[in-house]
Amino acid sequence: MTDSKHEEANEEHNVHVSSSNDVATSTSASALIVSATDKAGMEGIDRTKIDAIILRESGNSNFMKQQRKRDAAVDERIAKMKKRLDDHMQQNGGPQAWEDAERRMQPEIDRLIKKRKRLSTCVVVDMDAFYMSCELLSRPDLNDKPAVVGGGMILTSNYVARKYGVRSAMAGWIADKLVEELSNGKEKLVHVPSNFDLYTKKAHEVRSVLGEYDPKMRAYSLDEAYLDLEPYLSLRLGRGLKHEEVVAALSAAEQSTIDEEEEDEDIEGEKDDGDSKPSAENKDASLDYLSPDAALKATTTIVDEMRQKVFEATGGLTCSAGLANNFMLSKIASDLNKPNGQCIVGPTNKEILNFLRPMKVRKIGGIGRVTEKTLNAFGIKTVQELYDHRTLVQFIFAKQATANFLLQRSVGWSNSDLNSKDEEEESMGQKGISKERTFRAGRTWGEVNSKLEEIAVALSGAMLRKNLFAHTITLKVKLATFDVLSRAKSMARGVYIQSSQEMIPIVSKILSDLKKEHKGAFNVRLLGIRCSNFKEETDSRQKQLDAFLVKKPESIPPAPTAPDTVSFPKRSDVHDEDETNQTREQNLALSPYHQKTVGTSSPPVRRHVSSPRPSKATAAVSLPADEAVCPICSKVIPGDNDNLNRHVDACLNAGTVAKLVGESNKEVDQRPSKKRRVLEDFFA
DNA sequence: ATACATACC
DNA sequence: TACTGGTATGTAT
Repeated sequence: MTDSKHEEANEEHNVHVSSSNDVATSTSASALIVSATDKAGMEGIDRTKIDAIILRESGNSNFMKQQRKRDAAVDERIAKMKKRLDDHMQQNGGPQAWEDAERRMQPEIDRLIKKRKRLSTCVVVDMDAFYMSCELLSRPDLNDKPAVVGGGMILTSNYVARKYGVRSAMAGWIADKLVEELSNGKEKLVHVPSNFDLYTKKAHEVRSVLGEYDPKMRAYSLDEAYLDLEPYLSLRLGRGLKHEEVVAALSAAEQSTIDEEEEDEDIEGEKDDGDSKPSAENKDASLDYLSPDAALKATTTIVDEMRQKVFEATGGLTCSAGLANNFMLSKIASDLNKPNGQCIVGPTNKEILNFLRPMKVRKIGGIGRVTEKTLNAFGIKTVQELYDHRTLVQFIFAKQATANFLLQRSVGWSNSDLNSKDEEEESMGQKGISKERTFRAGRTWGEVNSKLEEIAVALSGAMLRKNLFAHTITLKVKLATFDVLSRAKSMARGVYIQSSQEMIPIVSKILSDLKKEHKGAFNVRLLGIRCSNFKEETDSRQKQLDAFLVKKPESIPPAPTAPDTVSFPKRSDVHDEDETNQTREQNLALSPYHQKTVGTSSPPVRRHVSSPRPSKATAAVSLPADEAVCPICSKVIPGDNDNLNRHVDACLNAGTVAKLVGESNKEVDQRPSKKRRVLEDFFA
């Protein structure tokens, strides 16, 4: 629910929503409870007991009431969809349209199947119980007590806590109750406050290993990354290079790609013996000779090595991996042998379908609780059924994009190319930025308003750091009832804002209007502000300035937070039953590769991690590593990012320049590619 | 363009 | 005693 997704995202793939059996109409309270099926360690404690406690403790909370309300709304929508479908089929053209749709889909299906990547080189790496595992490195004593990371909301739990049904996304007080009751008061749940600096540091250790295998690796969160091993494989196997040589070659190739983009010139030279100058052309060709079987074996071994290196580089953190010929499949596979395991899905259509067909549709990334429920209501629970009822699906989901997405997934097709994703996302840039804050309901109106201002200042600071100017601002309010309201306001044409001074009057007005128009108590528990519709940046000179202003030289790419679950290094062999699901777990031996590529010019690894690149034609102008220039007052600010941020906030609060910025920004520039920009004037 | 929902980690 | 936060995108109007 709020998020069974948290669990699902982790290795608890046995998690289910208890309502899923009951097609279409469950609104019962139990429908809202998510619980774990018996994983190892659950013996002795009854799952129904866990469910009962959760229900008793939280069943009457405002939160749960809201959940039930939403659940009812979903049921209502499903009912409407059914009716619409019936009506459609009653019409004259109905049945005919059905057949037409069926016929139209077939070529698309064939096309997708033909398009599959030849080898299973797409890898999803997922850290095991990441936050908790990080903590356990320095707190081994917590291994035998029930412990979690997080207070009010649990981010991750250790193995002992999971025995009591404690899992991520659970409210802290419920978790406490579970442990207390189920241990008959003998145990008490330990809460470890989250320490994101630590997790970020560990994540970078992980990424520096993964980046050796694919410099284009994408980090989706602190604990999860996507890689394509094809270039690595073609050098290691096709060219017979050693790991270190491959790493050097990949990194050189990546570097030269970047330099090309940046219109720089030669870089190569002594990176490696002139031999290893790989790059795009030879990588596709060089694996052609490799049989799928041999490739599976080799890839499995290499990913095992890679995970071993992650273990070593992090001082003992384990991860799991999934391998397949696209990322949808790898993602599912990465979950199957958690913790500390991996799973490879063979590249043939037959293997893919055997792997996928029995899966619950919920396993598919992008299908959440609601979509699952909707599909279930139409008799679709597994991927097999999703495929069998593909025509029905076309009719249920009005939006073609959605129906198409489901069709693709039902035949096991998804993106397998990190680069294309790269371009898509990168060319589009960030779409919005927001800050929100939950607090205890029942504040005075004055307090609520000052919260709002705090949020505006924080958001403004973040926008300043990223040099973003927004055309639209949205206020989000969550009431004590958990009802969520939002109101957006767009500026006049060509007007963009960034400073908190500009935001505050707008959102304050929206807030008071909302309060007026809302019937019933207006007891606020959360406020959020979102800014979107950013001003386009098209001028490359401007971009250089932006890079100068915004980029602190080696600032680490910020990664969104992510929770996790279970822990437990049990490098055991695996539940590898069915023939399609080849789980290996093997050669623990190996890895003569311990030390790294010498001077390690591995910065390129980071480039692709998460933050939007300044983009082409922009060489980041460098500053001394521990200085930055305040874009407001132009002073050089020594110290780290925090220091800069503090200064910038102070500057903003001083209000002086903010006013200036605001003024000039209000000038109308009708064309998207207008050069004039405020800050440019400051620095030109 | 706006409101609200869904999904993801 | 009290169920997160940040971002993107879909759906409906």
